[in-house]
Amino acid sequence: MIGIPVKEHEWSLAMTHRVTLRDVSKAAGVGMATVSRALADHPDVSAETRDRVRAIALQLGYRPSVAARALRNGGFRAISVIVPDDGWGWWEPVVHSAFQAASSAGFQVLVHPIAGTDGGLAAVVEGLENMPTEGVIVISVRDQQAVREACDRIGIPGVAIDDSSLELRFPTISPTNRIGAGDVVAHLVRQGRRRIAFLRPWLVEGLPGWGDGLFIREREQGYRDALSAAGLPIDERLILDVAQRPETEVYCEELNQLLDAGVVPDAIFCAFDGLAAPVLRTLSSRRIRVPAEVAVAGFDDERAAVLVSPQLTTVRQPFDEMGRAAVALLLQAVEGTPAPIMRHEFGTTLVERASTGLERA
Amino acid sequence: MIGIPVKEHEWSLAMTHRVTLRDVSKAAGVGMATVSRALADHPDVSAETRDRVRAIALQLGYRPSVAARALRNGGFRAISVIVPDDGWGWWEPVVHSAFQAASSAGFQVLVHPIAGTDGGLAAVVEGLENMPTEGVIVISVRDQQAVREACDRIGIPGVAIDDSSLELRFPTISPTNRIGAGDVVAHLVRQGRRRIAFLRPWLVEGLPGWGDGLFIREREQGYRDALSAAGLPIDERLILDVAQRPETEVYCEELNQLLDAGVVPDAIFCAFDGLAAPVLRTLSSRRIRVPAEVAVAGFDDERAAVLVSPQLTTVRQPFDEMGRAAVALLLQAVEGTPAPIMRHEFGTTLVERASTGLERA
DNA sequence: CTGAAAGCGCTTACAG
DNA sequence: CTGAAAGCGCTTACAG
Repeated sequence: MIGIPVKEHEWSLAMTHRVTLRDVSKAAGVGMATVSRALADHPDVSAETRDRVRAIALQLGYRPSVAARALRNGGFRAISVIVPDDGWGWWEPVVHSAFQAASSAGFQVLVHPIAGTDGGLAAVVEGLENMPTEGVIVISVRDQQAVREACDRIGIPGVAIDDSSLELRFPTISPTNRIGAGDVVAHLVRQGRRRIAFLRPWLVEGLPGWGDGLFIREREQGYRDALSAAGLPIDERLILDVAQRPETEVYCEELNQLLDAGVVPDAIFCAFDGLAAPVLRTLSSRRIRVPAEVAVAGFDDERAAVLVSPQLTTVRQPFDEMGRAAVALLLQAVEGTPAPIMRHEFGTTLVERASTGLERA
Repeated sequence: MIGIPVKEHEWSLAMTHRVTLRDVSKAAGVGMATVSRALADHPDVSAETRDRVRAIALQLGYRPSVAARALRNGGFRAISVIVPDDGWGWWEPVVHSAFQAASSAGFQVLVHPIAGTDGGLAAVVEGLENMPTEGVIVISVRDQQAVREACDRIGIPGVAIDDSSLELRFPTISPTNRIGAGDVVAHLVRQGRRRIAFLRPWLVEGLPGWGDGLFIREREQGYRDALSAAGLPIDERLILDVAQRPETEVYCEELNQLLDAGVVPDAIFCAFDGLAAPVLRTLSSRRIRVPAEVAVAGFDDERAAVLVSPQLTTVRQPFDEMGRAAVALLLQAVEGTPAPIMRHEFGTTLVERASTGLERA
């Protein structure tokens, strides 16, 4: 006890000082190794010691350092998912299945919404650098390139779930947009529809929106395919560009204009489900019956499809499969086998609901 | 070069070996400190050295260890948000605002959906122990107690955003359910409605659902308050228990039964927006006009409210405020000042849309 | 059953 | 401008 230099700072037991293994070991009068073992329920510790150590740890408020543990054990085994900033949409079930897949592989999943963050995508991507993550899945992110550069800099692999980008920077998971659109339009044709309109969101150059809009073009192509296959003429007036508006919008102005002009389709295929709600209200406000007079269909099979009235016939993306595939590709890359930068397409399914149907007027 | 013990393992440059600062420093022929500085853009490094070191680091595929850095720098500054397993719902904007708040305080946010995980809540809570997180916000989690115990064990503080639990285990953020419900029912009364039904989800004892169902009781109480205040009788037949069904359900069976029995309300207040879609379809299928004959209102102002036709009059939860408050309370606890376990209620707003309205038949 | 020691990969005073 | 060394808080062979 004599001559010990006063290395003990005054605040040694103040709140600032985090309680460490060493503190517990000192308090318990045993070595750190023993404390570690006692806390980890290691068999090589006497029950008595174990209990005593634990009691002291509890009393001191000991809390292991995740960082130290990770450093010692070599990592966190976690991957990140960056989700879009346009609200929670069609991709939500994808995240679910990605979680399933990742956690069965022993990986934690960190979700990074772009929306809430101050700097948007840039901030998220920067933040990635300081996150204990070994790979990233980007869902429908407008600027794949920014994420690509960040991944390269940080040195982690990435996988994209995206059908809006022409230029691929990652192995990319998509649904079969063209085929799916063809399927649903063929369905309309089978039900006797002949004047089928296509509603596509209007791509404003340079504005945030749907990236290169690939999925819009592909779905339009599927629409054209199906009409041609049925020997139906393509009336360009029935291909309608609708402006991007908040989901709270009540009516579809462009459809109103079309109807005002006396052009009346007998079916409307919306490029995605989200467009259908205002379309249905517009028809309803004009006393046009759905599906009797006009059938309506969408694409995605997300929440909007079942909330609208009548419920929407649509094309279901294979969300589960897509989420699992993304995780598989990513973990493979994490293990050292990077996947080639190419598109992987997954098959869609036609889902028939009341908005199309045989009971015509 | 003579006599150096073969301490270099064969795989020293194989894939298994992670590239560390030391590797870079050796390759560059400088000290580790210099590498660290060069990479961190520290001013005390000559431009030449910096560039050379960086080039080598890049070439070697060096990637800093987040764990080591965190250990050295003392933590990650991240908090966790545990989100419900009933899909992405009303709480989505809450998460957004929590992100805003956390990131301006310099904290990362980890989102842990319960749904995707194999073991459900238990697995998430266990996983927390190995996550670099300093606190947790639980949103509408059925078993607050389980999370509470985990927090205690791990030694991190928690805050709940929840209006379904009677027993509080955390400082808890809620909307003013009773007042909000009173407001919307008073609104219906002002518009001349006299026979106002209340639809509440049916609480099955022991089944997963809405916890203790506090918010349901409170909203019902608000409904009763408003009727009493207006001097209107309470017709218990108009208080309808509806079974929990998937959102894909087309009609509301219980409402159909009520109408079949000849009991016809002139307004329906749904305990939450999600109940309204089948209600509206049920009315529509019976040629009952909304709002002319029956007005419909909900609670939450979530996505469902604007997707249904007609759009729903509802009560908006102050999502932003609630998210910010949760983060503030949590960070305060992280800094060492735990908040008392009590309920904090935040005021709601009436949002009028087309499903109620003056244009009566 | 227990303890001293090495080492995970960084960063930063400290000393040139 | 640069480097050697200490130390962040653990865990686990290794040696009793």
